[in-house]
Amino acid sequence: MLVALRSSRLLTSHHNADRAFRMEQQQAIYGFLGELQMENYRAREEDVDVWILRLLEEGSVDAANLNDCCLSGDLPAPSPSPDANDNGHVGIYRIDAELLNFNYLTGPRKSGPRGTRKRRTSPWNSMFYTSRKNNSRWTAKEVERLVQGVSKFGVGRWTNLKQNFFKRSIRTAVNLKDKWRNLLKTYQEGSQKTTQLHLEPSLVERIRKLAEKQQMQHI
DNA sequence: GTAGGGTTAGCG
DNA sequence: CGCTAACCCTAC
Repeated sequence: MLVALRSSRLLTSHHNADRAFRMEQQQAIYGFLGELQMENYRAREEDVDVWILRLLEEGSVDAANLNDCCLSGDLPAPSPSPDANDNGHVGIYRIDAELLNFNYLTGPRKSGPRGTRKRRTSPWNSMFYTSRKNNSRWTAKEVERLVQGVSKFGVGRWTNLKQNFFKRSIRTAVNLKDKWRNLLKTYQEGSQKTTQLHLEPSLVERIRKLAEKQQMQHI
């Protein structure tokens, strides 16, 4: 699935009056990305390829896989304080009206793994919504990154892991911890849980190995 | 900041 | 209605 996303730098100056609007824009694009992620899961397991044609005017990202960037680190996450970044690398983008008419969204839903949870209203209905919280399911790529992180830092170093492997991802340290717990529940020896996300056998094997190690240390 | 119990969306 | 994954709550 390929989606072209056109965006441009919104504002260069930094007026107080613009700030709320900028924040809204910022949230809107992340809401949009959340929707993409959801569609991704509805459609299939692979990641959506999102191409960004023009990002910040300074051109920090060119033709990047936005979905992966956003979830796994290379795109700036929404900044909690708009004052924090004046260097042009704040994640503020303009959404063109035609974005709302992406036809892949109007097509028929495919069967497959269930979609992401959606507690908040879709940005397609209301242009802006408040947060990316509670919206996104983990991709296999993210799980792989998590497993890499756990094998490097060990279990329990979630903040460390967050800073090194999920720096600008939407995932918080707590999210990482919870996901690891879920992975153990699902893939640990003897578990008969049915999985929703199909991981590479080698990745599952790595999870099992780490789980074993973790148990040994725990006793 | 982390561990671990609790809560809930989304689906069969 | 039950289950799972993602997320929340909060003691420590």
